[in-house]
Amino acid sequence: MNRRTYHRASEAERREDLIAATLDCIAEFGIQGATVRQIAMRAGVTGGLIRHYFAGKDQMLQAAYRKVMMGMTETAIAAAIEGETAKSRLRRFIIANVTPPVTDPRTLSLWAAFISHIQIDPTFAAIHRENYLAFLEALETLLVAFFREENREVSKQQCRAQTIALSALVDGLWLEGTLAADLFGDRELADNALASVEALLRLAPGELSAEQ
Amino acid sequence: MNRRTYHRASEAERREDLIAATLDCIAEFGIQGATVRQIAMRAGVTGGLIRHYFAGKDQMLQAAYRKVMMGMTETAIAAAIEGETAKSRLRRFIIANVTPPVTDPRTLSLWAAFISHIQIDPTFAAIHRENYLAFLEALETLLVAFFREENREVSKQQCRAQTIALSALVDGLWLEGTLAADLFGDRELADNALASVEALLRLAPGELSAEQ
DNA sequence: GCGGCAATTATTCAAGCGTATAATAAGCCT
DNA sequence: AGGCTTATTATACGCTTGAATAATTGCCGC
Repeated sequence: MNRRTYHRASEAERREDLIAATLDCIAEFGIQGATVRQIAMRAGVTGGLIRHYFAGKDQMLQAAYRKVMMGMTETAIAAAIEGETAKSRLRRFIIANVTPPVTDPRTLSLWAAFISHIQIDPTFAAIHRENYLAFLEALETLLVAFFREENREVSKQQCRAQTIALSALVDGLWLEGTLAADLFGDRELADNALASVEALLRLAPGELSAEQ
Repeated sequence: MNRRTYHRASEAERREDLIAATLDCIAEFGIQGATVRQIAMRAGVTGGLIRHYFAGKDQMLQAAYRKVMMGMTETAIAAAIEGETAKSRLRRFIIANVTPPVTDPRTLSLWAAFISHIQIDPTFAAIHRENYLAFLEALETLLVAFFREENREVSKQQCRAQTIALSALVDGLWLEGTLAADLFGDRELADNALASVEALLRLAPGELSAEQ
């Protein structure tokens, strides 16, 4: 019998490949089209292998969800820490969230597909909650540092409220900018984001957006 | 042969029932669980009938998407026109978008499920675009009327930019408030929304949120 | 009250689904 | 170099899927 030749990969490598293939299939065919066979084909293996690395299809989907969300948050945080001042870090964080690769139709499709499962499967809800809180905390940390740098006194409640508003604005612009990218010019969205954050924080226009 | 008795309904009535059943199934089981048979059972008919009213399952899904989006936008617009002044109408529109029944887990699940198909099926993209533009236009109309009422001169570009920012904020708060409803107090989200809109429009604190 | 139209049901079909199990070969260890 | 482990393939199973077709029956107009 002619069996196809194959390569024995490490567990980490295979899982990575399978997760990547899962995301490819969801983005391309929707969550209904992300079948075990399609995913396996995309990963260059046969279907049975999936059950060797994951307890079932659902567990693989959950791992894929974690991967997407980690990627998004970490990209924004990575962009932020490049800044030298707290103001610059906040600025970079905002911009990163409304700029590729975060604003990417594929990423948005994946995000939406998983969001739609939050009310169905508690595991997905937990993954979302975890990442939402992490995002909120990252943003609040940047915000507090910025206020301190500016010698501005802000109550804890007000800080939290502003973090939530900023988060909402950023998420909303991310959505709009990704779903209607053709309606916005190159820097239009980032400029709008910075101007809006200035307004939300009651800063003077240009205080945040002006490069150094 | 014992066939089940049935009721011959009008076309409008049947389509409505089938669409409602479709949304029920998507919300409850996810888009993968919204099968022809499940939907038919939920609607109290047999599967074959679906193909009598829709060219196929996809067309029914599209009709269902239209229904969801119409419901969301119209709820907010309906709340707005109850206001007596432009300021009150803007205020009511904002609040409606971050308050039940718009902030509803079921609605969000449905919305997300359809959003995830935008990149796959151009028909879904068209439905989204149409409703997004309608929402934007409704918001911009309210905003322009408010500026006029306040005798405030705002350039066309600035008005558009602020509409987009407001839209982003509202959408983002809608997302947060629905996905993490347990983290927010009863009026916390609406209060935050109003305060944030005040800030975005560079109004004095309380100018919009104060009743009357 | 009954004839006929068409809305609805019932049944069938091929394809594809996720999973389980057994056979196989890749490649490390000695 | 050759045996052993186990990652991987191959195949089969029972169900479910969306769609097509044929049979039926509710009900409107006469």
